Amino acid sequence: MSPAPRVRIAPSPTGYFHLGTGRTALFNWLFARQLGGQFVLRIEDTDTSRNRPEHIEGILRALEWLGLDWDEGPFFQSQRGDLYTAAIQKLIDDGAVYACDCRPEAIQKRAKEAGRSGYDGHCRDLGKPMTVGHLLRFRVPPGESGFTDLIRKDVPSNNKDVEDFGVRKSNGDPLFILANVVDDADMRISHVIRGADHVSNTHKYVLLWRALGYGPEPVFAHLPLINNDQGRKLSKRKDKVAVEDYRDEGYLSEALRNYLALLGWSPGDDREKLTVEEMISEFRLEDVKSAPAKFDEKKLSSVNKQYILAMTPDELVERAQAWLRARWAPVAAETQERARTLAQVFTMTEFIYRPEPVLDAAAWNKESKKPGFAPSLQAAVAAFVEVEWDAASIEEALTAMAEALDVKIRDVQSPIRLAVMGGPVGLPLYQSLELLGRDRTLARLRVGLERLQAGPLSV
RNA sequence: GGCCCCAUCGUCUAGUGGCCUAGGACACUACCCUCUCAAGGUAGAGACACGGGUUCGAAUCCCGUUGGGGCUGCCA
Repeated sequence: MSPAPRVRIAPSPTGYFHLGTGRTALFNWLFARQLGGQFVLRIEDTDTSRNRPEHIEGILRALEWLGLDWDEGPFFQSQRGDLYTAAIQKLIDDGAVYACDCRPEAIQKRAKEAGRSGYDGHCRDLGKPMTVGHLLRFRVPPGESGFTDLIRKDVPSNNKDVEDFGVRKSNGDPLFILANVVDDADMRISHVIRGADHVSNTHKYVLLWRALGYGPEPVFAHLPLINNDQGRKLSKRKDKVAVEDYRDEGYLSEALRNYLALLGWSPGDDREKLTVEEMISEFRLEDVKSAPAKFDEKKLSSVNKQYILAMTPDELVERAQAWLRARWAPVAAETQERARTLAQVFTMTEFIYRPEPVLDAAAWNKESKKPGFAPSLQAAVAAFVEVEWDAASIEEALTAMAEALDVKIRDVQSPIRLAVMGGPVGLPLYQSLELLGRDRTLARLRVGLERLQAGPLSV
């Protein structure tokens, strides 16, 4: 009997927890739980320029919400620099890497002219100094870099199709692939279960693994991608990809988890509503399909409905209450100053937890006739795409907007308030927008602009 | 362009050579139930991308074509 597996989920703190990451985490977790293995959480935050500490909290909460508890970690790559430095030093000592200072444009140009992809090894034998200031590239040896994949059978590869990839940035920081391999070795990861978008990285991974002398490689499993209804990969801009968005809209974590499990996997019969226990005992990596799946929110909502239906009324009250509490607790103090009754507490905060704001038709008709209305909304859309998303920055942006449009700040505020919050009065705008989030705010502003075309509303 | 991958109803899937006149679920249509809406019930429409093989027999195996996707960053 093989030893208990060690698997990991290695998200990077980019600001939200991707649905695909959620599914990857789930499959890793199911695999570990079934076989009594360990599920390790590692935060891949080597990119110091993008690193945002506050985003880490989001990762932990999303994982907890989905009920995926980890056994070790969170580990942070940003705190493990010595390991990477040592590994890079070994590569340098072994002559496995070389320095490169080609410009990206030049690399692309040469690749295009040569009719191939990636880097062409231009600096391979130029003996440039391997000091900080130069990118360090791995000298891909001749041979094969195939690997075992539990889902897409064995993946072959000829090294001539693998470019000399970078392992250390010119600023001295390790690159993803290096840190990834070093950590998997250090954490004794036995199975690398990740998205299919990583297959080409995996060839580089095994090459690096061997060069570092780590012994037997892990087994790989590349999960099919989750695509949007266009069949393209889910995009942050166009699609709702964050796990927390679904949570905030009132999907139950067990329903989302159940639905995600069924994307690429099935228990082999007609059952669709599965308990975690059933998933744990029946899940098989080998049964995961290798074809990508489209994410269908209609189906998700149907699964969600099934879970709601299965509750007792008391349970439903509990769950709905907890959900609501989490939604409006952040504005509780602001609400307190304004609400005269408990009922008002809810009407004042509706804009947060409803999918659409409840529009005050009379106020809308009155305000939207003003000439500054549409320009304000348009300017807000333009400004909000760029701005840092916190109350102070939003205030700053609106002040600048008002100046640019040469109007008072309240004249740009009220169209925005109406479009986003639904009415002319209510909680302070900047905090409300911050809380609502950039995406939902922008969506509502755009809806508002469309609604203008339709003319006055019936009161 | 280069490298790689994928291919069953609109969508998620069952199916691993005969049990398939291809099953389920979502969505859709009709009817029943019903104060509305849900929920539930019944019925319906709806797929093996195409072309060649292999085989007594192919959704299942092989080849090609077509279509789709991923990767192609000093991001991860």
